[in-house]
Amino acid sequence: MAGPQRDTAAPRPTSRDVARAAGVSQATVSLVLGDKWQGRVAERTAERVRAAARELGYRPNLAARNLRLGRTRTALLVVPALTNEFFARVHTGAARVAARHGFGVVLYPTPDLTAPARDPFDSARASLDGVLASSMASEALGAIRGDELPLVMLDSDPAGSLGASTVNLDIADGMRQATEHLLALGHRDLLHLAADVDSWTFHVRRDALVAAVRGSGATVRTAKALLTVDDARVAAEAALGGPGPRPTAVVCDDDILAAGVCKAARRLGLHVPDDLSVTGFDDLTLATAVEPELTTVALPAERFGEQGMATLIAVLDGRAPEPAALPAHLVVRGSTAQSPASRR
Amino acid sequence: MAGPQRDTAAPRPTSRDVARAAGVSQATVSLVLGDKWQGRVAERTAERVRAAARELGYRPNLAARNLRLGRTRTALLVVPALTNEFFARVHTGAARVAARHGFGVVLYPTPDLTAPARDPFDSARASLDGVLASSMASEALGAIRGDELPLVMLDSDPAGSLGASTVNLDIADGMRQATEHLLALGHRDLLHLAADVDSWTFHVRRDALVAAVRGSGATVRTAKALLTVDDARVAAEAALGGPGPRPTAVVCDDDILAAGVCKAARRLGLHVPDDLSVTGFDDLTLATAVEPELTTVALPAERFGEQGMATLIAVLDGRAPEPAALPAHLVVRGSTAQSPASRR
DNA sequence: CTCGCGACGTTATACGTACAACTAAAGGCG
DNA sequence: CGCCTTTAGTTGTACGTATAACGTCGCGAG
Repeated sequence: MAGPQRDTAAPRPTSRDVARAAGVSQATVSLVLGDKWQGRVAERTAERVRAAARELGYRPNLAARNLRLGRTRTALLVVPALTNEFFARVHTGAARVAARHGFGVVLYPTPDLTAPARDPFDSARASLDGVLASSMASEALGAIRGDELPLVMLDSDPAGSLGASTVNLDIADGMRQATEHLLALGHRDLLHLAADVDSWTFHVRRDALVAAVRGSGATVRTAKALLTVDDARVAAEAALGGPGPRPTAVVCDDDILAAGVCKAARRLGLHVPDDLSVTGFDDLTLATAVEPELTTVALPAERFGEQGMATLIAVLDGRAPEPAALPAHLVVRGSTAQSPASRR
Repeated sequence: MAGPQRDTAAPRPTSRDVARAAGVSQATVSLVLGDKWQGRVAERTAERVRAAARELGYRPNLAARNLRLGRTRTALLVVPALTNEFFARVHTGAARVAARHGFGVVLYPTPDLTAPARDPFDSARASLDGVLASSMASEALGAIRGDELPLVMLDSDPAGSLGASTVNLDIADGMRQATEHLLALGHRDLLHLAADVDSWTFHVRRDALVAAVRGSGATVRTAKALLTVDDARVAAEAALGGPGPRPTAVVCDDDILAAGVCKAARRLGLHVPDDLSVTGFDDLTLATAVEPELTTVALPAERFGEQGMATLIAVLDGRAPEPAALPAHLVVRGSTAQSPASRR
């Protein structure tokens, strides 16, 4: 019989409601709550306004604020997939820095390939101030034109992304470290297992690998696999079980590939690391979960995201971003050892 | 001397600009582009408007639209951490369904514990229409009061989340399957390794485990570890290396824990699965990357997210959500085998 | 006394959109 | 011809905020 205590939709209080409760005008509320009241509103009044706002549970309407100010303090993060731990970490770092500056982060692409003509710029039904994009998100990049919004690229060819600032990981140096590690262990027949052979980062890795072996007398072959444990295993079985001299070490562009290679080795009756050395990339959770633990090139993924977002915010604030390249470092674990030949 | 071809900030065209270009009023533009022009605007005119919009590269201002409509078609997803593959998958599913209904998804919490008094409701500087929250995000939940926004809970105690709809995974049944699998293999001394012993899901698993062993004569002990491979290894070494009868099987609440247990076993000189059977939960990438591959309870994480978002959208549209419990199923792989005793 | 000025607010307006309410012209019909 | 209906739009307004521009006191100086 008795109606509900609250109406089904209790309308949120507006700044006008707060004003009424505090006995001031809406403008005063805006001044006080916007921290721009120094010398314009008496302390007593300001406190009354704050109390009223607290009392009513007032929260400013972001849509109205965004409309008024013409900016949203929201950035778009473009990555291939969050299920890839590396990019989840990048997101974590980016979101942390964003929050510290009062920015929000939304993600693109929303993983629905069947949706008709998704617009990256209203990814989360929000207007955007800027874009932070990984060069790995190749399909999504087509939809993003740099002249629309301030853009910062993550790990992109500086020459190819004209106008946009870039933040890079020094994956070339990481690859150099991994390669020299293997060369020092006596390996001379290397296999390079890659996932994204079309990407810019592949060529960076590839070039670094080739440069590092130059003069050592070592040979390098390349194989390709999808970025899954299983496909990497299949590819590695094919490459390692084939005719001709078998590589003694496999350099993988991702820990997931390395895990697949380890499984392939086991199937082929090869022992890692005694018969076959394997290196990965990224130092994912995976790397220490498998046996043996993976020697891998650790990348500061979170700092990568942090630096990227910091750069984007700097751009938005009109400050000149200092270019940055984050260092990679090799973590030597149990999946690499002296080559069979050099051990004798 | 010559100015830049474009001003530094070329103001985005508004619906009024489109109207001027098409020789109509702003209202007409709104009607045409809002697909609500049937019978109100002539096809010729509509086409002219669309052409003008295309020409100018018009995009509606989301902030203005949100303000006008009083809703944003944006939902908040509350999860513990995206670096947890399970929740990354939940996000993927949720975002897919959201996109299909023209909704966006923003994430909370932004991982910055140092930020002062973050407001969950302006997580991404956007107003929100609803909240989809995992019960695992315990700290964040404190900030969320169900009476503020429509709320759908993921995997929560139906009794504890009054008012809010819930979508659940049938983890109890998953646990039952795993336990019966181990019992059928002759195991009678089980160890239950858990991460979140304070959570509701822990108790569900625990109760299901206890119920499944009832009458079998089997015993169950419980150990606790952080959700990392390394901490699980340490905890398992302590539990398996201690005095008294050693468990012959370990039931883990997460694949990450299971991987740690496998490593502990190796250190203790135990062979998995011959000396020790191990089961995991979630069927992560990890599960098939380790040796042996993990027997694990696979959860439909993406469908979980999909169903959760579908339910939230149903609530927002005023439709009665059909309650759902998604099935779990055991995937038997190489980490479980006959107990040593029963093999003799 | 009155002018000016700092302190303390207020009034008015614009942001860009969606839609209710209105208008204007053209056709239909007896 | 007068009146209603349909078609094809337009005018006007509100969403909630931030801020520019404008009062209005009280008080000390000239």
